[in-house]
Amino acid sequence: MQNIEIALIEARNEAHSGGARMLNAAAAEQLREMIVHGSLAPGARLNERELTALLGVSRTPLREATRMLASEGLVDLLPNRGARVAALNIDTVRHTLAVMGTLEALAGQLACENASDGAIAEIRATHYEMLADHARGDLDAYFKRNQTVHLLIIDAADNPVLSQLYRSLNDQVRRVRYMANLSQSRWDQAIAEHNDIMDALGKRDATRLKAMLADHLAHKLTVVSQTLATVAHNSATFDTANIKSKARK
Amino acid sequence: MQNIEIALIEARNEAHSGGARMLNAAAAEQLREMIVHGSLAPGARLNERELTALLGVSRTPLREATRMLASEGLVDLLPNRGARVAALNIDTVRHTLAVMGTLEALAGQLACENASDGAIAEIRATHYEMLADHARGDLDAYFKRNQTVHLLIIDAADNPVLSQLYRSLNDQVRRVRYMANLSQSRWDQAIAEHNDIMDALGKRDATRLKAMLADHLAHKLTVVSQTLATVAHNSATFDTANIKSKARK
DNA sequence: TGCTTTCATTTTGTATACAATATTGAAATC
DNA sequence: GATTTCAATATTGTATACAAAATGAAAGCA
Repeated sequence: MQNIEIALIEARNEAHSGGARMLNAAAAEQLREMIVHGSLAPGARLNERELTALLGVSRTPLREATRMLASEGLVDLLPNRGARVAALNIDTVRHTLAVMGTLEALAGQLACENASDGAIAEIRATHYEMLADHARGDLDAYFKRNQTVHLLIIDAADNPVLSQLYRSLNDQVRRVRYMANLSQSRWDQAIAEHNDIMDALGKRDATRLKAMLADHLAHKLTVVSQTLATVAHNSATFDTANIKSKARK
Repeated sequence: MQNIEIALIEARNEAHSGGARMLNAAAAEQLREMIVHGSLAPGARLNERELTALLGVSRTPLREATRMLASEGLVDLLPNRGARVAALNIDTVRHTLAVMGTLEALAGQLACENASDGAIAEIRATHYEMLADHARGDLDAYFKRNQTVHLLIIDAADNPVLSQLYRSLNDQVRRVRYMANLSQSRWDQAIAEHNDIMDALGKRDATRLKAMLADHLAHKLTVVSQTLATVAHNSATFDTANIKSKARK
């Protein structure tokens, strides 16, 4: 009896989530997109008046959104000084990737144990599309497809907690635009690794898959580190670069 | 130069965080405590009027707090129907513990590699205090100290991302009051496992430590599962139990 | 010039007002 | 007696108002 009630609630919730969403959620999504995409740079102030004008909502839902992003780690809150886009220093990224590596390894193991053949087939299909992107030299398409493959592996583990956590961490890392730093040789290597990953997953070889995913992420860390080191060198430290627009004279 | 600025900002932030904190943060902390402690049961509505009266803040910071808790997964938001304490079903707990297990394993490995001797000494000291709690049969003190040991191990890994994530997940699991279900034999077994964990950490034997932590958490899952199964049996499903106070007549 | 000090402006934090939706309960209907 | 209808009430979502704090620029001083 009570279960029916819950079912109704969730059905209605679903219905709503498709159509008219709450303003705070919409604002949070837009801000998240801007932060991940880089149009709001690390350290940038989130001026409420500007953002209300930009997003077309009042301060109340906007503030709710920034608070949510703060809990996600994309934003820092300073007392009486509002919200700033969280800094993006190399240590944080290193720590984040370490955790993501562990989560991917767990996902790989669980996927080997639990994933349906259909799920693995879908991963394989996406993997081939990624190979096509690589063959065409389309770095942008490759990057998106690569993300999809990794997320599909995560989701194949069939653990919602894991999926949500991974996505949250992934947003942090996506803020680093390391694509430009991807040399052709590193790109080729990444493709080779993905072939091995796909092979291990196809054979449901958990041990090998975990090892491959760990290696893959370690290499990713290397590239990202180089990017961050370069950026840091170019503009003082990256995290402080945009705190003030110090264009004095 | 810019670094000094940042240092000042953070110093001021620190200063504030000790004294007068923002109302939304204070409200969030109180709500988090109530949810983890169980005084706000899974499925319970968070009535804004009641909570503003209880916490002594207006709706604005209260709502900001609930939005933060929603991002932490402790609260569900239903469009036009406000916030509810997140359900606590056995699958979610199982998924959460699986992720926590992986994170503990990572922490154990990193701790073996990086932790200072002092940090390990502190863990050992707390471990002994926990043994004392066990010897006295003080289950409540044991539980708290046990938490401390695990958090110290996590922190010994020296990865802030890992620490924060683990704490967030831990809050989810702490909502299950499984202590009552802890038989003496299981308690003794847990102590034995902790002795092994401490030994492996002391010897910085990462491989063994990871295995021990994984086992330890798997056993914990068993106990928690039993608790949730019992509760679920007693009162329909736990997550729907308190949605309405259906004391009609 | 270089450094405080002062004070108007801006920005944030909090409370409240208003509109839209959901909930409740009693009368009406079957 | 059970279900439906519908208006009164309560609750939520959003916008705005107000107070406190931070910011920044001009004035004063060494």
